[in-house]
Amino acid sequence: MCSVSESVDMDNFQGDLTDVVRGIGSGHVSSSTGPPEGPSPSTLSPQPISDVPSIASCQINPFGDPFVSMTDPLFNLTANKSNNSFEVFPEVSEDDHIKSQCSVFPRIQISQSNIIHDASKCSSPAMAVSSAVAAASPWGMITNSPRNSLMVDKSNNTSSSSLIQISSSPRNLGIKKRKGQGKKVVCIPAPAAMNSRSSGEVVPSDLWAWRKYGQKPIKGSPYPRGYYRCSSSKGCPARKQVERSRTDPNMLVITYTSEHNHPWPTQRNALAGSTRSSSSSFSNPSSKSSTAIGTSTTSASSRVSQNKDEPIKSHLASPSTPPSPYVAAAVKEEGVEKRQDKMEFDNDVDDTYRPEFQHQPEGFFADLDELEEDSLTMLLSQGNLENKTTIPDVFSDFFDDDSSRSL
DNA sequence: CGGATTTGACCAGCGC
DNA sequence: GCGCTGGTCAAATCCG
Repeated sequence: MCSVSESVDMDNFQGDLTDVVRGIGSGHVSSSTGPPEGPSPSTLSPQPISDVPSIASCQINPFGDPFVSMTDPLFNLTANKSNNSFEVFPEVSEDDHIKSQCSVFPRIQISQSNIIHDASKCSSPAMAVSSAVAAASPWGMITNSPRNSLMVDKSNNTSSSSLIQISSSPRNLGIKKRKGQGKKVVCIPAPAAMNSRSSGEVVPSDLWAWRKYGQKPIKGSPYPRGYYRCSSSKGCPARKQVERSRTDPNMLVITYTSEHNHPWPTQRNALAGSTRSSSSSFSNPSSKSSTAIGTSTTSASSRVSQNKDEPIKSHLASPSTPPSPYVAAAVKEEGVEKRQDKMEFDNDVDDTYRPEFQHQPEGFFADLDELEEDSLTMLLSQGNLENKTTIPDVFSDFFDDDSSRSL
């Protein structure tokens, strides 16, 4: 997956981020392809590895766990409807990524039918939780932070290492750090450019609205770096940088900087982008817009009226149930511990910060809808739960609350 | 016409 | 202090 020979035509990749973005955001990406990136602002629970239970209880929210949604997707979890499984793409730090280690992480397929079982066999709590989470959550979710989290001791648990890759060294990623800025680096597989565009970039979509404000060639990298800022809310300091890995063009390195200072965009808001992204990307591949980050580029109008607009109806939409298609896999956070408070999602998460799932009528999210109905529903619905799978108690409440609401 | 993207210019941080 | 490089700004341009 990550192994792309150097023979790859760089020209085709250079400055091709938009394509990926649109591809993903517009749903052109196959269901098994990389998912949009998760929202950035979140961070991971500072709890130690051993403190899995707390993580589970706090962050596991198959449909709307702010933690899942808000956290950078360390794992890309996509639905593979054909075999009723989810594919988890562990993300790696750019550091690792740069070392061409992305290929080290295999695409993990989690079968709904056995994941729980596997989880039970995990030797480490972290693994168990990870598996459990993945199993319990349609979107799956495994989180970690440089300091704590689901660190997997490879020496003791080789099997887990294949599932979770955690970067341990917050080395400089080559991205200049500014004072007081915490950064999270996410490495995700970049779907091949679906829509060619001269300067298109490929940016995985997430539920936030981003607006591109710059692009620069990066020394040492054949690929330019795109700069995006959150357009969901005026004055939001959230930013993100998207660039292809210099070592593996199939991988996107997304660096999040700063946090959103506002609630998740409303569905309408997220959809927006709409003006260009949705319409153009869905129906007119040649069109210029990219709506950068995916489906969610927001038009000014939507930004202004996002709270006024009637949310687009979606069974997935729920302030408390933002089913994120992404699964946190591995986030590398540099510096800053300020986010610890937010990391502890469940504990004191500010509801206002809860992501609100934006329904995507088409493409990727549409698939998610289907996915959810096809298999997730089975997995999550109470009725099915009793017959088809076992969900840890820790998830029970969640399902009771959210599954009924969402499904 | 409004909004997003592109892209050259400018600014700031960092290393020498 | 200077130069390099990255990050941001903003005018021009594009698109629906």
